[in-house]
Amino acid sequence: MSDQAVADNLPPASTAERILDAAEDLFAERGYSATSLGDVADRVGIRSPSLYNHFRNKEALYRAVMARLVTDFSGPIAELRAGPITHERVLEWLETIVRQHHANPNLARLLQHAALSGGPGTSDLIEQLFRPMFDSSRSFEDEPGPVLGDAALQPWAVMAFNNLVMSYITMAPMYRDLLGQDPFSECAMEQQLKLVKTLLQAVFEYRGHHLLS
Amino acid sequence: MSDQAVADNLPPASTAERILDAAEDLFAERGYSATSLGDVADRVGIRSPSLYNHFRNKEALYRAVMARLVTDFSGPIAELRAGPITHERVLEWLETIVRQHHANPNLARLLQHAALSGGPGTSDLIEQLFRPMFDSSRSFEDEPGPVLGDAALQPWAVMAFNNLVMSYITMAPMYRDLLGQDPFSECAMEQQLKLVKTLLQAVFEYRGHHLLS
DNA sequence: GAATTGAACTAACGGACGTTAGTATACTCC
DNA sequence: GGAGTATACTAACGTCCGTTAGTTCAATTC
Repeated sequence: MSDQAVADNLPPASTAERILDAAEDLFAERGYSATSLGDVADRVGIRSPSLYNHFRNKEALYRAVMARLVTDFSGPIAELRAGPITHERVLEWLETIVRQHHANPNLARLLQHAALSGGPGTSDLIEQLFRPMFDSSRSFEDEPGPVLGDAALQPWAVMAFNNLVMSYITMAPMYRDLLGQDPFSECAMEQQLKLVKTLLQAVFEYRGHHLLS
Repeated sequence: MSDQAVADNLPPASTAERILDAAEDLFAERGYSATSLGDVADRVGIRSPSLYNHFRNKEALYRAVMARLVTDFSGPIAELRAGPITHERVLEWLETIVRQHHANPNLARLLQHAALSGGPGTSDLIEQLFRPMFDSSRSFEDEPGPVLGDAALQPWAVMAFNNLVMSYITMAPMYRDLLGQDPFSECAMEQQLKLVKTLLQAVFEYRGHHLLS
């Protein structure tokens, strides 16, 4: 039983779960092809051939890691889509995903690796996570015109706010070096949350689109 | 002489330059450790040991790629810092870097790999590219108070707009799948440019910071 | 024209990789 | 208590990797 499990009074994690945990961290840090099964096994405390008692091969392990992350992260957008799209509920959604990515940075990292380098199941991953944000062309119920004064810009804006949240995670070393504080500390996260919410608020209130061509 | 050079009436690229070109593309796509010298050599059309006639080893090649990218991309921020910081000049800087990253997506990709996985010289790369945005605490000369109503938020906002520009590049496959168009086409780039400029404009005009805690 | 240099090549090394085969051990079920 | 299953192990394979050594050939220099 792991120390973590003892401290938290959790049931001991199965070997398969411990493999998934280790593999998630390593795939997220290094990407698919740069992660070796030997390193995964080392982290779990077993030999690499023993991994094959739990997963068919490296690709199956990777897909299992992705599947678990997708289920973990599919809640907030489903919840938003279950009700009316209002400024307030979108702000709540934004806050939720900021906190969620902060609590587990691995999805953002793994997805960024996949977007850069590909790997098994990359397009499925993208579809499952982000299609729900686009496939129905719903717009704000409490807003008269299109956001930012241009309806065509709305999908771009959705992507942009997602990228804003995720790139804070994937660029965390930059924040550490340049801002001189731990980007995963509680107060740094509150700063980031304040920033993205303020930005979204600024977009909601923006009516000066005539100033740009 | 390459076909490209003939068509453009350029002098033939030296072998070292062709190696740098190939290595830049591959390091940007796959990251440092997932890129093999064999693949670089294949792309250039030589055998991998021949690379050692031009670069001491893999790490030296990688550092040379980074150095060339840094010099290519250090112009705009230096130009901005050479004059007064005004809304208009920051908007121009934003437009410049959007176009620059669009013209060569490799810096954003390589930097994202470095931020995720590390690699030789990562902290130097970050320092050289981004320190100029922070080391002098200059603020807007045409703005009375702090942007977004909170001076502490300004470095976060600078990082955020950078990430916005770069994550459009590093997340390009997502844009292709979800928005159904080539993210590097001219018109997609104009859309992205319009979005980030509008966002910055919205920030400049935002005065409703009292609405958030 | 001989000597030097630069840049390509082949061959080979030691190590790490994903994967398979075969084996040993401990728990579960009748 | 014996059979069966689950899960760990060691040993080994073929492949790819970065790198070194040594060779060849063409261009440059004296």
